[in-house]
Parts: sequence; structure tokens; C-alpha cells
Amino acid sequence: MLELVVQQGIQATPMSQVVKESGVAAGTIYHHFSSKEEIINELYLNLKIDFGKALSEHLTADLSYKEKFFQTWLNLYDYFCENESAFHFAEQIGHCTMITSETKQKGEIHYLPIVEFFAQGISQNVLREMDLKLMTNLIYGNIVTAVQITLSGDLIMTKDRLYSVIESSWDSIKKH
Amino acid sequence: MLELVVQQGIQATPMSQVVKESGVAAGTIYHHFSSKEEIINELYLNLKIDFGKALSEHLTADLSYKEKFFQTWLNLYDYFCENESAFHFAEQIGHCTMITSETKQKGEIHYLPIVEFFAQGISQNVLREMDLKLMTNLIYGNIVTAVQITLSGDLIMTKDRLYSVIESSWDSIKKH
Amino acid sequence: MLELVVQQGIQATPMSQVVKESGVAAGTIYHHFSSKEEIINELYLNLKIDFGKALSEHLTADLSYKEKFFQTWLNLYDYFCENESAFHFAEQIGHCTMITSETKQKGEIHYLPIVEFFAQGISQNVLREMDLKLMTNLIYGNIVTAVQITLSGDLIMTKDRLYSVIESSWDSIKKH
Amino acid sequence: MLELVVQQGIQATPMSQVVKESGVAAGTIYHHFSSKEEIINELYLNLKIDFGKALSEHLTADLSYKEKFFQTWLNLYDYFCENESAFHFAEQIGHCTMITSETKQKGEIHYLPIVEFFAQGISQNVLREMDLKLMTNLIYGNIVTAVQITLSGDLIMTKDRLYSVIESSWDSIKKH
DNA sequence: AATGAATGAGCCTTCATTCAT
DNA sequence: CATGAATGAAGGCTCATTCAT
Repeated sequence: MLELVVQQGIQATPMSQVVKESGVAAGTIYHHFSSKEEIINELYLNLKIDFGKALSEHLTADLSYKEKFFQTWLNLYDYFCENESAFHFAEQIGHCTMITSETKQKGEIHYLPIVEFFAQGISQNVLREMDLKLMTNLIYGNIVTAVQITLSGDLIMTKDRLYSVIESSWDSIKKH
Repeated sequence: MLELVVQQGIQATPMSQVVKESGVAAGTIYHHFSSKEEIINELYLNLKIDFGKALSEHLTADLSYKEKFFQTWLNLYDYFCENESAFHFAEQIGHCTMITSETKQKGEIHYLPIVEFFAQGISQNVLREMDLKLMTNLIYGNIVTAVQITLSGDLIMTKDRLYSVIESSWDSIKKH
Repeated sequence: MLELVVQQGIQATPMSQVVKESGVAAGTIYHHFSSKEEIINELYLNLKIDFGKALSEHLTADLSYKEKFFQTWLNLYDYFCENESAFHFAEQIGHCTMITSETKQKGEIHYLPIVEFFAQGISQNVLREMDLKLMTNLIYGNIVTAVQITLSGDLIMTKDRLYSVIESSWDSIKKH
Repeated sequence: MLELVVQQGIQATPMSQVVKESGVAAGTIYHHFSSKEEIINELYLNLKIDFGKALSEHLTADLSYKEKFFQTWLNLYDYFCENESAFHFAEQIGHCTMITSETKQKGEIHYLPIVEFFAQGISQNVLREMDLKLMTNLIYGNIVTAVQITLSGDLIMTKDRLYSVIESSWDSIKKH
């Protein structure tokens, strides 16, 4: 059911549509969730879990730090491109007041491995000194930009272009 | 009048609120604009003009290319921090279907000097080879990230931190 | 529910009034009908069915053609006088664009027996040669006129006067 | 200016359109009329005058009573067919509460010659005994029916058909 | 637990009318 | 006299939510 709402995409989706697509009655939904806000928060959390999972794929021990960075970057990029509605949902979440700060905090847990990964990079002198929040958001922003351009269709995202962007990302945080 | 609606911030703002805050009657607004959509589009365009103006401030001829980049970056960052509602409005614009593609096209005109600035950087071998759309969006994304963190209050944006971010931005596109 | 709206009478009646008089909430109405237009069309069809039923009452086999004509005429006249709002509704329907041609077509089905009755009259040489559409509309118009005068109260419609009108109607289409 | 509103046709026409089409400002209109209702009433009266004029055209002294009836009938029929908007306006007038009974009374003055014509017919034993109001409305209704069918385009109103209708009208009131 | 009809505040917009200029 | 910007109540309709069954 949560999946369905994600596929709908937006928090702008009326509950009436959710009801129709989910195949259950309005009352039934409100048996499980106290409000639309709760559904959105639940969804948000589920997505964060998915993101967390996606991020750590294909990260074998034999990869160098930079290679791991590239793989992680690509993991999120691919996930968003393949789950367009999840991406748009995540995009909209940022600009709506429906997500409680409590939920946001809960969601960040799933990003801890990444934050940890960046922290390691800094302590190992592979990445430059920078506030972790700043650094992670900067890179996340880069990925979002790449996904936006890819999905908009304004530009065909060739492999060359994509790797050039990742390289940019890397250069922006790597130790000089 | 446009200013007032911008201060409201969001296109999700109901007209009833726009009416209340603007201090004029509903009919009055519709005397000047044919629909909410038109208001939003008008606003969008006005903001783009403002952005364009803000971007080119303090760009004296004596500055080096990198210095100009820094100044431009700061110009937009400062503008957004000082016009928080304009920032939030711009953020939401991206995810709503209200802005016509015609309006978007018109809006891009005001960014031409920047695109030109980046193009120069590439042709002068100061910046790396990269699609212009990609490059500008990447940097724009960096600024947005910085503004978001600043405005969220999660992190105090000291001068050091800010310059560290701009340096990151620069490193991500400068010629190796 | 349909009945209630008919009692309101007019399609010029605002939905807010329909809501108030019907005793249900606005949303409830739109739960059953997708728009005001649909309500009006539904109403129109229901009325046509009622008309059709009313028209064929008391038509026993022992009546002569002329007597059947008189009875039919009176049937519609009585129906309109007893269902004043239905009459006014029917009157207004003609001048509004809300009724779709599809609905109109559906509605005409219920008039077929009458048209058939007139056709028989012509083929049996009881009625004069005349386009059926013209003939039925002429007689319908006579009835409407009589009802209007009756309901306006400008003139007391005595039995004598009424039969005089029906006689006029009859004379206007009977074979010389 | 009045003409313009008639051409618009309907009382459903918004004043804003009247303003636009008339070429004068809203305020100007309200200098001359205290309300939309007054405009409609004024229009109504003007039309009644026009009707009155139309009715008595081509009525030369050499015509027989029946011929005069035919001519009068045709006068109104032609007037309506040639002034479609005036016809529709008149049609709508009946079903709206905007026309005051005072106005209606004033309007009837212009019909007096017709009423007189029918009265003569009765007293001269050419027409049957019938309440004058009833008789005039019956005939008026016949004309309206003919015009409606003509303007609807559902049936091509040939000369034969038209004269057949007028004959029907005549037969409905002529002395047996 | 599940239903879905019912709710009613709120949405964007229109329009007859007013009033300062 | 003329203007037209301003008014604000009212219009049709939506939608998150409730509640009797």
C-alpha cells in the first residue's frame, strides 16, 4: 500500500486517489494511519531505508576509497533514476511541512554508514576537512542535480557525462 | 503587489491567504491577473530578473576569473539568504506544473551572462570541459545546499565554512 | 434526493441552496453526482420518464381517438399543474446549455408513444397531414400556455375554459 | 447600448461583458442605470415596442380578417427569425424574476392593438368565444413553437410547412 | 477489521456594484 | 459626466477525515 502512494508520487495526491488505487476503503486506511501526514511520514521513513540499502550495494572490500565513493554515488543515482517517483517524492518532502523533525531524525539513522564513510575519508586524509553535514549535503545535491537533468530529458546523460559529474563531485571534497 | 505574494513564499499558499496578506480584495487581484497561475508565472519571471541582477553585482574588471566566480557564487548565496521567501519560492517552482515552458524560457534569458561566464572559463582553459547545463546546475545546486543549511539553522554558517564550500564548488569545475 | 432538487425548481438555483434544502452536505451531493450538470441531466431524464408515465394514464381501449387526445392533453396539463416545480424546471431546461444532446435523445424515447399516437391519427385520416415534430410541439406548446396561465393566477381556469382550450388544440390538428 | 445587450442575448451575460462590448466604463453604465435589473427591464420594454411595431406591418385595409391574422402571425414570426437574440431574450424573460410586474404591465400596452384585433374577431363572429388572454397566449405560443423549430434547424421550415402551421393556428380559434 | 457514504471547511474564481479620481 | 480599479459575497467543486454499519 505504501508502495502505491509512492508510485502516485506526490503529497499533492488526494487521498481519494490513494483510496481508489489502493483498492481499500477510506475508512480502512484511517484504521491504520491516523492522518495523511502519518502516511507521508511512514513513506518517508520507508524510502530512507530503501535509500540506505541502495547506498551500500556493490561495495566490496577490494575497492579503493575513491572507487567506493564512485560506487556509492552511482548507487544513489541509479536508484533515483530507476525509481523516479521515489525521487520526486523525496524532492517534494524537502519543501513541505508534513514531515516532522522527529521523522527526519529517524530517517537520518539510515544514512549513518555514509556519514561514517565520509568521516573515515577525512580522518584518513583522503577527504578535506569539512563539516560532515555540509559535505554530505553537497554531494547529495550533486547527485540530485544529475538525476534532475537525466530525468528532464534536456540532456542525454551519457556515461562520459555522468563520470565527469562524479569526478567533479569527487574533486570538490578530495584532499588537494 | 508581486512583492507581497513573494513574501508569502509558496505557490501552495491559498489565494485566500494571498488576499488577506495583500490587504486587497479577491476581485482586485483578479482584476490584474487572470489566474493564480498567471500570478505565479509573473512572480517567477520577476524573481529571475532579480536573480540576474544580483548575480552580476560587485564584479569589477580587476578581479581574476576565480575571484569573479567566488563573487558570483556569493552574490546568489547572499541574495537567497536575504530573500528567504524568494528562495523557498524558487525551490518550489521546480516541482510544480504551474510554470509554463514559455515562462521558463523567458526566465533563462536572465541567466545568459552566467552561462557565458562559464563558457568563457572553459574556452580560456580555466574550467574543465563539461556540458554547460550540467556545470551551471551543479554549481547552482551547491549554492542551494549552502543556503538550505544556513537557513535551516542546523549549522552556523561561519565565514570559514562558507568559503570552504565555495572552494569545493570551484574545485569541482576548475581545470586540474 | 432528485425529488428535492426538483422541488427547488430551477437550474439557476445555486448548489449552496440545493445543499441547504436537501439537508446534506455539499460533499455528499458530489459523492453521488460528479457535477451540477450531471444532476440537472439526471433530473431531466427522470422528469421525462414521469411525463411519459403521466401521458398514458386513463387511456382505456373504449375511448375514441378524439377522447384519447383529450385525455392525453389533460394528463400532461394535470401533471404540470400538480407538479409546478417540475413544470418550471422543464421550461428552463429549454434555454440552458447544460442538457447534453445525448440526454435529450434519451429523453425523447419516453415520448415515442405519443408521437406514435399522432402518427396513427394521421394515417387513419383523423388528423391532418403535418410534420410530426411540428404537430407535437404545437400541441405541447398549447398545453404549456394553458398551464402558464393557470399557474400565473391571472385567470381562473374553469372547466369550461380548459375544455375550450383543448377543443382549440384539437381543431388545430384535426382533419377538416 | 441597449441594442448591444440584446445582441448578447441573455440575462446570463455578465455586466463585465456588457462593459467590454459597449465600449464604455462600468461606472458610466451605472450612471444611466441603477442596476442590471433596470437595464433588463428597459430592454424588455424596448423589445415590446419593437414587437408592437412589427405586428402591425403590412396590414392594409383591403385585407380580410383571416388575411390580417395571417399577416400578423407572419409579422411576429419573421421578426423573431430575423432577430434571433431578441427572441431568445424574450424567451428567457419569462423564466426570470428580474422583470417587475410593473414593467410587464407597461409592456402589454404595445399589444393592445392585437388584443383589440382579436376582440373584434370575436364580436364579429369570425373567431370563437374565448377569453382574450387565453386566445392571444395560445397563438403567441404557436408562433414561438414555429420559431423554435425553425431556429433549432431540426426541421427545414418550408413555406408549405409554415402556412400549414398558421392554418392550424387559425383553425384553433376561428368560428366553426 | 473493513466499509464507503457523509461531512464541511476551504479552494479558485466570477460578477454586480461602488467610489475616488 | 466618465473612468476603471477595487470590492467581497457567492459560485461550483475538492478533499482530508469521520462514523454508523
